Amino acid sequence: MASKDVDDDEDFDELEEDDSEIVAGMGSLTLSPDEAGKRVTWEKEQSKLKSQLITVDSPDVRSWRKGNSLFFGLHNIAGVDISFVKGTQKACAMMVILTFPDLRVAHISKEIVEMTEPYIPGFLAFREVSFLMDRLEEIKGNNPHLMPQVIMVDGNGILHPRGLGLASHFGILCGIPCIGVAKNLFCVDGLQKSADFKEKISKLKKKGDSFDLKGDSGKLWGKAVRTSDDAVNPVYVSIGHKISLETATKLVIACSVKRIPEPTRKADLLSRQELRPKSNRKKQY
DNA sequence: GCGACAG
DNA sequence: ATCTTGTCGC
Repeated sequence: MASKDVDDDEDFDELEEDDSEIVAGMGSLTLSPDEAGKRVTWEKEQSKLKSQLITVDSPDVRSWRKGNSLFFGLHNIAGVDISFVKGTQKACAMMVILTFPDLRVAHISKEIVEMTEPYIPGFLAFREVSFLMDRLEEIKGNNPHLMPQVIMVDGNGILHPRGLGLASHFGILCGIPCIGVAKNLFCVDGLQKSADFKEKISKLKKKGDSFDLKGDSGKLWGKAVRTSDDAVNPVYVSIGHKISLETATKLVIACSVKRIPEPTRKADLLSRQELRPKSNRKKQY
């Protein structure tokens, strides 16, 4: 390609700087070549794990039932979350154990960590799951009697581009039933925050109201759930692992006081508090 | 081609 | 995720 087509009027762009940060159109935002490479590996990993996914109530979950009570044998729920310090890699990984049904904090397992992997939509688990596993192992080693019967995760389960969000990924790795609870809708399979979608949300009038998140393919990805009479915005519940969408939804509602169900809400509050100077801390509960 | 994108 | 004060309501 020569360059002497002089007289092409204007003096156009010579603007080709070092784009070490390539703008990839691989279905994501700006990715470096390094990150683009990880995706290939990570997608394979998600595919392998997905083959082990269980989307119905496991024997453990079914054993909680007694008579008309769906959660009679449930006494221990965990909530996990990771908070960060603004422009750093420093973060606090948190797993809180709550009693059920009273929802009191029974135990806290936390650790200040350095995040190494980047956040890439669709690959959140590769950034956070190892730190969550560490919290669980810590509890198993030091307080085995507090091991959670089910875990609520801040993020999606199967409501994910490849059907394997953080809640599912974590559930498969640890073997404990997990539920995905996201604050924002991950638009997959045609799901979108359209006017029609907002219309459905406006029809959720009270705590416990919900509607199915069914994609263009007909697949049921999860449910939009109003978790409080006060909170207009719903949360998006999806199967993580070893629990059905119906049971997961009922449990999320049973654990909700504010918009975010208590397990993940406490995990979020406490992990953030941990990253703040002691002097500026207030009682979160 | 353009816009969107859990935490 | 995080950046941030006031403000409306019980």
